[in-house]
Amino acid sequence: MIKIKDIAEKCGLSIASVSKALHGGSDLNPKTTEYIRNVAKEMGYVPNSSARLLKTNRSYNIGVLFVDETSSGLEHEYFSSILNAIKVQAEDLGYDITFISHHFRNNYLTFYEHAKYRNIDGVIIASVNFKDPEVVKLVESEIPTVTIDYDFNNKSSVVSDNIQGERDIVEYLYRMGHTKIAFIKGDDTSVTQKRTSSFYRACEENGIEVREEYIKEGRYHLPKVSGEATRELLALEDRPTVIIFPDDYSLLGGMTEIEKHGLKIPDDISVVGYDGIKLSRLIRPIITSYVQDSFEIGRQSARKLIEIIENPKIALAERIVVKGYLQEGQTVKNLKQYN
Amino acid sequence: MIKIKDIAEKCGLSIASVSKALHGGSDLNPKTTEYIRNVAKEMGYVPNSSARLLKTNRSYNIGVLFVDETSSGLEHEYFSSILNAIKVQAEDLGYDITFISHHFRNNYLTFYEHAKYRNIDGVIIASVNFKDPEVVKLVESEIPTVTIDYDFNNKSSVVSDNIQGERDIVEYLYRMGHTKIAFIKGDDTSVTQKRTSSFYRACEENGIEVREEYIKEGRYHLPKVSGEATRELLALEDRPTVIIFPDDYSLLGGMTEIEKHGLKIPDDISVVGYDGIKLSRLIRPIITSYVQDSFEIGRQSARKLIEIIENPKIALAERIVVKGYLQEGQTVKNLKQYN
DNA sequence: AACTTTTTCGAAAACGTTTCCGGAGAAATT
DNA sequence: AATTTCTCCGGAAACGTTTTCGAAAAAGTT
Repeated sequence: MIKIKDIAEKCGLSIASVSKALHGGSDLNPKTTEYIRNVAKEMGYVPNSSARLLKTNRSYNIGVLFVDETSSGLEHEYFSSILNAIKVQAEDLGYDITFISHHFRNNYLTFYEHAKYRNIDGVIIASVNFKDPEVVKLVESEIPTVTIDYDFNNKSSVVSDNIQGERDIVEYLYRMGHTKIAFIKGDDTSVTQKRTSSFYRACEENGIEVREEYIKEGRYHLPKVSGEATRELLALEDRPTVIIFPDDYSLLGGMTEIEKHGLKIPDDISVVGYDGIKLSRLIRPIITSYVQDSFEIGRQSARKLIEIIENPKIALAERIVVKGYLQEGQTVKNLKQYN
Repeated sequence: MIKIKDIAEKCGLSIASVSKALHGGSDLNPKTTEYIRNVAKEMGYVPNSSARLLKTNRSYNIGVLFVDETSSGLEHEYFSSILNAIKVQAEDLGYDITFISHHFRNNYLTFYEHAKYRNIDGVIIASVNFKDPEVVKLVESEIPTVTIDYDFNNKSSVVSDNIQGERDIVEYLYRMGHTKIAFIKGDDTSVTQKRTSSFYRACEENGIEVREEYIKEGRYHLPKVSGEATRELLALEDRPTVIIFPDDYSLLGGMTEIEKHGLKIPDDISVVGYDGIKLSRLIRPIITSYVQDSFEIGRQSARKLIEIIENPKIALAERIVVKGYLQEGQTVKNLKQYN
């Protein structure tokens, strides 16, 4: 690999001058700067990031912490879409992205140590157990962070508007004449807590009675669990007229169960999903779902993180809420038309 | 951040000794080694990868080149699943992964330059235009590479068994009594070429006549395009009894079209997909599809790449074929039962 | 012409490691 | 007891940059 020294020799100039020319060219005769740059390009010079980093402490590399128990977080469309957006936006701003883990060779590294080891400029955290002490330590360290769908005190975050989302769903259902609304929760996370409390509140505001037997504990992305919950709901004396699922994917488990019971969607029972995965529009019936703008979430988190990295003094902790919208499909019956 | 020098001072030893202790401890008294290690741990020492890299030229970082025209490759389940497997396997072997792009700050870098810039140990290439001169240059460089679903001469690759896959589909359909088989191709890539020629060959071997009007040009992951092709097929005088789609996702576009024509799957017409996405089993009808083992593909490519990196002399170029299997669903009618 | 200011460049230190090589002392061999 | 061989440790160079600071040359001022 050719290095600055080689260019310097070829140009008959010093290493210092070459280095300067390759940056702003400050303190150099414009002609010399141009000359050096031409020679450098001609020789196919590529800087060495490690050497540069060693001096500057800026890696132009941002970390992404994307883990869950099953190591399959990336396979969820919501997260892979976020990751893709992060990648696009970060690259656009001149940053590379590296995954943070706790492996390094044989050793175990904490997330913080790993970020330090790789001289990461900042990290985006998503799909992770935010109670994990290691995650907390990372967030509270001097390394800039942006969390997705979770807020830490005085730190920046990008969150999908779960409050509004759940409210939109409830209000939509109410407009469609539903009052017997079942709600299957996701894993016990802050997202779920927000959706749940928003659900209760929206019901209350619209004068909808919330029956405890209509509320089920569930899991994200597990069709079986949703199926199970659905079965229980269908077995009730007084069935709900609609079931809200934690996400589109797990909704399909519920759909299967409903079908097994010989019921038709939406004629016999309505269902609503969450996420708005691409497939939700392609299958029949088209799933009525609250679409999260995962691309925007990823984009904003990368943008915000880089803003913090580049303006550590000025940039203030911000909570960015990304709105979604309700996608009407064919899985919710309009009860009012038949009254 | 604490560094080797700090440890050396605390221990009253030299920098050289500390460095040695932190590695094998060769040439050091075992007791000294242990002492140093304890102090290092106690002080919370984390090595600096750049400094180390500068000396050793080994980054323990592998690049992943994952691009397509639309910058959405990551959102395809097949690729995000591969990426996930790469991540899991690489981390397990002590490597980090970084995406390769051609951005660096304001400059444009070729893929090769970018890999060099980041001192990447090797790169896995997937979902990319393999004819791109930049990709070719990267593969032919001294940097170890493994390509996915594409073969370069004398280079290692991991490929899904498209030949066998398409053959399995055809033979399955033949066993089910189908001889009027339509085939919608994907984008013009080597994968498509393999599947196409395998399709022709399998038909020939089974004495199935291939009608040219049953062969359509299509695209991967574009339900609309598949829908269009499907419409044309349905308009034919003598309709096929089954349509093979380029992938499960685009198959849904065909399904919609079939439904629009008032036809039932599989009673009126059968369909077969490719990929075996998770959703294929969750929706009704369950899609009959050839399942690609994307996790294994990712795992093998990371494993092989690291093998090459760590044994440059010994490791030989290898072509690893990962088998899939046909997942029977509910979208193919058994014509023989009704004869 | 003598001075001051400005422009333009280079020497050298520093970033945190790894590793070669040599040296001092201990142990082993004669 | 003298010599050789080991064991254990440290000095210092090197990896490729960036950046400070000073010096030389050029330009400007009296």
